[in-house]
Amino acid sequence: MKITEPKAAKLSELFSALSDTNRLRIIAQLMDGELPVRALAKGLGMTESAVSHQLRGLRHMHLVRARKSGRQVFYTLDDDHVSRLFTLGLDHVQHG
Amino acid sequence: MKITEPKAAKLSELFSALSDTNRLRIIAQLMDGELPVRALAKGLGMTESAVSHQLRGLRHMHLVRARKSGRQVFYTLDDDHVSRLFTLGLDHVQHG
DNA sequence: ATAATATATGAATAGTTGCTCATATATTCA
DNA sequence: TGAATATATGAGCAACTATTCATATATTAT
Repeated sequence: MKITEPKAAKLSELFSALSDTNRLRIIAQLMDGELPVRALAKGLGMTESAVSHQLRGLRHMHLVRARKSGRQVFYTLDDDHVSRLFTLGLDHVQHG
Repeated sequence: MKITEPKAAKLSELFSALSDTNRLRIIAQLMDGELPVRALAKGLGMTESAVSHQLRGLRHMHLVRARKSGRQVFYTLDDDHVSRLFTLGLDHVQHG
């Protein structure tokens, strides 16, 4: 298969976004529905700052989407590609 | 969704393996069939050493498989999860 | 046996990443 | 308005990554 340089670059950015334990745990939490930063941070034992930094990257890669409500920002998975990639990856590591 | 720490760790290793442009280009090449290190290196404009280093990581994550024949080592994709992850990822970055 | 070829590996280094800490912005409440 | 709450962001630093270069191992050819 042939892949152009810019596509390979985009693709590597996507997988990079999924290449960190904490980001994956954020995504796992969001699979059950939207959550604000604070709840994510609490659920993961991370600081809100660290979570916010990570969400920025995930947002930038269109893996999560933000919805502001009052002073909270609720995050959800952006589209179903995300959970499909997640579960397909999980398949691989489980029946490895 | 709940994910255990060790599973998140394994999953992040998998996606890390896919998070580099050159590794993705190696995988793309191998989608058409097996190739020895030298051919991969030539096709990608990388040194054989760099390719060999990368293949080591891909092998370790069970993304590629090696078959030795004479003094060459032919590499193939290990299983179909690999190309499925690759194409699912491409879907995401294309209709982004 | 010696040379040539194909691949692998270790050390060193330059570049990248993810965290913390301090601070900024935005919204609600008193 | 001023204090409190929720999130975002920039700088700085420690840890990790991918390459290069030198060298090692393995196989084939002369």
